[in-house]
Order: sequence, then C-alpha cells, then structure tokens
Amino acid sequence: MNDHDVVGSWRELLARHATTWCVLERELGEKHGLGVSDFEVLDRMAESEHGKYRVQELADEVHLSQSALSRLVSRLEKAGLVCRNMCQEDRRGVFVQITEAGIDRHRQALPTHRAVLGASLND
Amino acid sequence: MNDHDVVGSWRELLARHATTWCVLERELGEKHGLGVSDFEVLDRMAESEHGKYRVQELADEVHLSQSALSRLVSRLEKAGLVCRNMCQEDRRGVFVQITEAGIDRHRQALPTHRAVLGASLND
DNA sequence: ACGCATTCGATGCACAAGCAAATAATGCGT
DNA sequence: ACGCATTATTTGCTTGTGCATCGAATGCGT
Repeated sequence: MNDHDVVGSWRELLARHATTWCVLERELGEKHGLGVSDFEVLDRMAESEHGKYRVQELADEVHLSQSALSRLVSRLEKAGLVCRNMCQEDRRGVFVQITEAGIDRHRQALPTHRAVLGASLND
Repeated sequence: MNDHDVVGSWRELLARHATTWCVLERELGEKHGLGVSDFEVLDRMAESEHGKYRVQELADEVHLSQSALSRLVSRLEKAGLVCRNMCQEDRRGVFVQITEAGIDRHRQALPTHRAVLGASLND
C-alpha cells in the first residue's frame, strides 16, 4: 500500500468518523440527552451480565483517558444513570454499575443509535 | 447489514481512529510541534497550486467548525506558518495562505505522518 | 439609493479532554 | 512490621472545540 493510498484511506476514515459522530451527537443529544461517549459507556454496561466495570476498563473500551472517564462517570452518576460502588477486595478500585434508569435510558436511545449508524455507515 | 455488524464496524472505526489519532498527535507534537489538525490544514495548503484557501473551505476539509478553524489559523499565523490576506473581491472574506516556513515545517513533518499512517493502517 | 436578509469570519462563553500531580490502598522485599 | 514502588482513581490546570452571537460587507428587491 503506497503513501497515496494510505493517506486516502486515512482521510476517508476521518470523514466517516466526523460525519457519523456529529450526527450521533446531535440525535442522541436532542432526543435523549446523551453524548456519544455517554452512550458508548452505557452500551458497554448494558451488554454485560454483571454490569460491574472498573473505570480504567471503561476508559479502554471507549478510548478515553481515565481522567476523562472519571468525570464522565461523575456526570452519569449525577444524572442517576450509573452508580459507583466501593470494591471490597481492593479499596482503591471502584465498580461502576448501570442503574435501572440507566438501562431505561439506554433502551430508549438504542434505536436512535442503530438507525444513525445504519444510515451513516452504508453510505 | 444487520445491527450487530453495523455496531461492530462502528466500534472498529472508532478504535482505528482513536489509536491512529493518538499516535499522530504524539509524534507530530513531539517531533514537529504540530497537532493533527494543524498538520491536516498545512497538508491541504501544501498540496494546492495557488495555496489560497477560504476559512470555511478549510473547515470543511478537515471536519472542524468554522470557529475552531478561525482559531487554528490564528495559532498557525502566530507561529508564522500561514498568513491571512484580505480578499479583494469580497472584503468579508479572508485568504489563508501557507508561508515558506509553513512549507518547510510541512516537509519536515510529512515523513513522520506517512510513517505513522503506514504502520497504523496496515494493522 | 435604501432597507434587509444573507454570508464571512471573529469572539464570548461553556464544556469536555488530556496531562500531571495528589490521594489512597496494595503488596513486595527485607 | 516497615518502607517503597506500584496501581486505581480523582482533581487542578490548560487547551481545543462547538454553539451562539457579533460586526462587517454583500447583494437583492423595490
């Protein structure tokens, strides 16, 4: 793969990312009061059985720094969508857990999310 | 394409974008004092013949808001890498033009940029 | 020629993100 | 048991971004 092609696919990736992200941000924001990263976090937690996640684990999943995730969790917590639980075995750690309200909000937002992705990623 | 696949490719796109962007940011920043968007703007202007771009035009190219681009241009201008020129025909408008220093900086950063993309986008 | 909607770019403001330092808890070596 | 490096998270600070707004310039309709 030569330089020209590499740059071409990078720009295409950037374009696809930008437009999709932007539409998601608007739709999720207006209809459900969620940012894209908020939704991504809720989405991970709604998928999981136990629903317990460590902060760093979530940060890796959604590609944010751990400090960004700490504040994101604080916002979600203030909104009642998530709660922090002390971790018995290691009291440095925190378990972040989705609440009933969080599950509800996620369920409401899911169709919007899927619809935008479907429209955006199939050109 | 079903929901599951769509979400899968979206997450893959997010991952690829995040890691590539992050490495680019670090490498371009440390070695050349440029952010990724800075480079993208210089890259567009270095490509072009005339080298004259309108602010909104650049904003569209690099997927930033017009206000973000206005400030980005201000930073590049302060660094001496681009300059703003009054636009004769329409005195609301501004032509952004790359300087000699800008062309030099771009030339120096280009190999780094291509190398990172090559490594990152070929897995 | 005049008014008015429109367009271009800059700026005030609020906010999310990263980095580095602070805080707190662990556990390993001795 | 004690000190010290390490790990997990939070917080202070700075910066870049978007949105809304502003000011200036344009041009269209009358």
